[in-house]
Amino acid sequence: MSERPVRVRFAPSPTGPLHIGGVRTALYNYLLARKLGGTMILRIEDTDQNRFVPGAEDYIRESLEWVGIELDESPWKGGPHAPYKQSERKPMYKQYADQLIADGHAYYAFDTPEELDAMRARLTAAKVPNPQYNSITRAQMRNSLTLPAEEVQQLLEAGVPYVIRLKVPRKEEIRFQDMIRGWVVVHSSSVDDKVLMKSDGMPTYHLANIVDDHLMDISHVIRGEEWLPSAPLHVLLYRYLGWESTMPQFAHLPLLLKPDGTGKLSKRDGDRLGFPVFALEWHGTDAETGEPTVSRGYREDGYLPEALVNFLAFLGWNPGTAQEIFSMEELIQAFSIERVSKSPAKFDQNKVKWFNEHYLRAKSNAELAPYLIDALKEHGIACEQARAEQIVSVMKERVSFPQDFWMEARYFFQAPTEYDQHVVEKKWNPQVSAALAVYAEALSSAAETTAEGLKTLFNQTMEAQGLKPGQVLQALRVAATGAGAGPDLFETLAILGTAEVTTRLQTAVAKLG
RNA sequence: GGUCCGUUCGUCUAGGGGUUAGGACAGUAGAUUUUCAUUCUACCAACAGGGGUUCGAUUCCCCUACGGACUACCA
Repeated sequence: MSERPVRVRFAPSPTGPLHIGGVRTALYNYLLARKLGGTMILRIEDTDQNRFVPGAEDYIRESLEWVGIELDESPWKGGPHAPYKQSERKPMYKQYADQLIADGHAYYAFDTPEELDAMRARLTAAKVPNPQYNSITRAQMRNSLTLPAEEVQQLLEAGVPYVIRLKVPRKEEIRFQDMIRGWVVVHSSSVDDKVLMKSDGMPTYHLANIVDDHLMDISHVIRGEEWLPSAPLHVLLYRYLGWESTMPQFAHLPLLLKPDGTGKLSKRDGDRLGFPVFALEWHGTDAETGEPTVSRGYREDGYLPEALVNFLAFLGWNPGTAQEIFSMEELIQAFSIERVSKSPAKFDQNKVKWFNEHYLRAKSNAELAPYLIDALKEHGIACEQARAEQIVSVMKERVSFPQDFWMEARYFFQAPTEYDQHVVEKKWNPQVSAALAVYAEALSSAAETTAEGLKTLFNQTMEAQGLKPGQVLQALRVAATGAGAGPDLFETLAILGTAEVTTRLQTAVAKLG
């Protein structure tokens, strides 16, 4: 349709932490921008000062940085269309509202909140199908369409609070093409006379959004499906402002649903369902009690950003091939709006976990070692990189999250204080105990300290005792690690070191008899 | 209530007028691993219902049902 440069924007409100639905919206915008060589813009939509939450802006920034979404223009980075915060753009909006009034597409309304409530109550009582401020009801309200011009002038001059409303036509079909849903047609009679300018002088979302998208030369508006019902209003705004020829293309993304079925994923679901709904941990306050609250984040829960991104990309989109694992670069190559699905997606915890395990195992030991080292540091244990790499190497096939390394591998650093009871009951007996004592003895003077060497020594020792290795192996593991399961036993012993193993075996023999 | 959007295995989805309706996650079973995990193999499992159109519909159309979003001087 047009050759104009691709410019997309992600436009969150700083009303709290950004949840993963928002992250996905940002991601799709980003993928499209990069795919088409366009520009990715972030604009903060903070026209409602009442809902402003301190820290939310930084949180959004940090979230996007963590998942690897780069912004070409933003409040922090600036850009040719600065400022990128609507509160700082406040003076820009009024003129467009005035223009709409001058052109007869908007009007002043002086109704008080009480009057509006009364009107809605009256309409509801009369069983009017859509009780709203519209082409019919505005005739009964106090606005510049019903009041004499002099009175309107007086009211304005007297400083009586007013809003500016869009004058939506009575009978008109409003249609637009959505890149995901095709033609969407809505009759103007179901659209209400939305407030454009609030009585505090701030624009509402609708006006600010259209003005900014136009001024910032946005080519594609990719947002959640919750915006679909107000899209016709936006189309009207573009038309009345005279910007229809450069109206962006719309794409309304399917919603992310709660895993248990009903309703869109919300900020509270994480706590209830036991998985994070935020990219990063969020420290907030409870709206009712004022108590501090903590909401889990993917980052803090041990998810790797590439796993989250891969998972999120596949919630509502797929490449049409069997490939499931995609780096950001590959996503950019493969992405297209046409392949975004229409139907909403339920969040699947198992799948994210699977992605995480995949990406974790794909990492090198050198990359993974710091996770273990850091966790050890928290427990006051020092560990060298080389040793951490050894441990991580035998452990990474069996963990889902980096923090599991510590949980699963602590016996490398702390001698067992108790022994897996089940195994002890089944495998431990005087004969086994005696055999392990002999092995401990042999170990203390062993020349060979590789896993292979320790294994050979073990087999020889057991044979000399008249035992099959299989009869003692489990007991050996429990004696050395306390655990009933773990990675290859002799690898484990080799990492532990013969001296340590000797001590542990002797301790176990003494304790378990 | 009204407007709009949607509906393929439990979940994410592919597909498309004639297919054994494919893949992935989960689940189950088996193999490997002396353990657990990994890995491998197999299995389980879906076109919401009813009408059309058609030689033929899961695919196209309509209706119903169900689900969802929206319905603020919030975004």
